[in-house]
Amino acid sequence: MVTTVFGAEAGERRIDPYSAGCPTRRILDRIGDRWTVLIVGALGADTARFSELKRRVEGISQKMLTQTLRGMERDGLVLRTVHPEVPVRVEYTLTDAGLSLRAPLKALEDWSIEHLGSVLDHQASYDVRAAPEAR
Amino acid sequence: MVTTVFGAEAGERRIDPYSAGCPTRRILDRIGDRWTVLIVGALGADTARFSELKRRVEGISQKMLTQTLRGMERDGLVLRTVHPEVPVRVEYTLTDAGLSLRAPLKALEDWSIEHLGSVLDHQASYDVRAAPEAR
DNA sequence: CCGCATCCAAGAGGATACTG
DNA sequence: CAGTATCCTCTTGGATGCGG
Repeated sequence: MVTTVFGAEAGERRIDPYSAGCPTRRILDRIGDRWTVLIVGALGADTARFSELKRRVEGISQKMLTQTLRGMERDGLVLRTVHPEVPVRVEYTLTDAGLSLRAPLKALEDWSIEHLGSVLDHQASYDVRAAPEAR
Repeated sequence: MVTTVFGAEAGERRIDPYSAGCPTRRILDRIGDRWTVLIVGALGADTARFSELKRRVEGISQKMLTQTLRGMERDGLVLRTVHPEVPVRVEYTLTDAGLSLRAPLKALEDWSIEHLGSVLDHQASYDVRAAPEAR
């Protein structure tokens, strides 16, 4: 059984993120972490080696880059090619599945760009209202 | 300056998730956590009180529900209405901004449903290849 | 160059008990 | 009913050092 969260009228349904059959859980496991999203964005349609990716995704540690790329490879989102030279050269490319993720992620980014201002405004006024009496 | 991650040709650009101006960071801060996504889905177009939401979003603790709702209220995604009766009744509704999030999130869910099978297959074969010699 | 292993600090998040 | 406060555990993720 597949649990949809956003299909039709969502309100009436119970949502179990721990249900293995719930694809939403899968989305969140993979898309939920910032690095996967950023790597998809950083890779785009081209091929890049490890060190190049590390440079593009600013602030990522090598541990997280390795770990995230492994997860994406496991999920079939990214293709890893090892060129057995000395020193080793390893290249990463998005698979078709990985590429197809770009559209929905872009939709989220568009939403974000469109609403960023409004969100910041709300935050500011909320913080004023909830202020623990500035003194 | 606004940093786009998925606009046009992403590959060549450096991505700094820590840059305050990068909306992708904002998406991830809010959409990144599973609970926000699930609450948006659970609420949909209707109004629900706290306990009803807790029932719908299976597995969420009351602490996380409160905390996530507060964050969403602060961001202007959800409207919180307190009815000063005894006992108190508190109702939550998605704002227009919150409602508008449903479309991009649904796009992600659709992607997830479409690719779930392929992802599971990849995981299985990857795990076999990488198996530390079953013994 | 790529990446694994180890250690360690910080935060997320559950369980529980109490309040208006 | 709808939280707040406290405690405590488990995970996340950075830093560092080693190895093919």
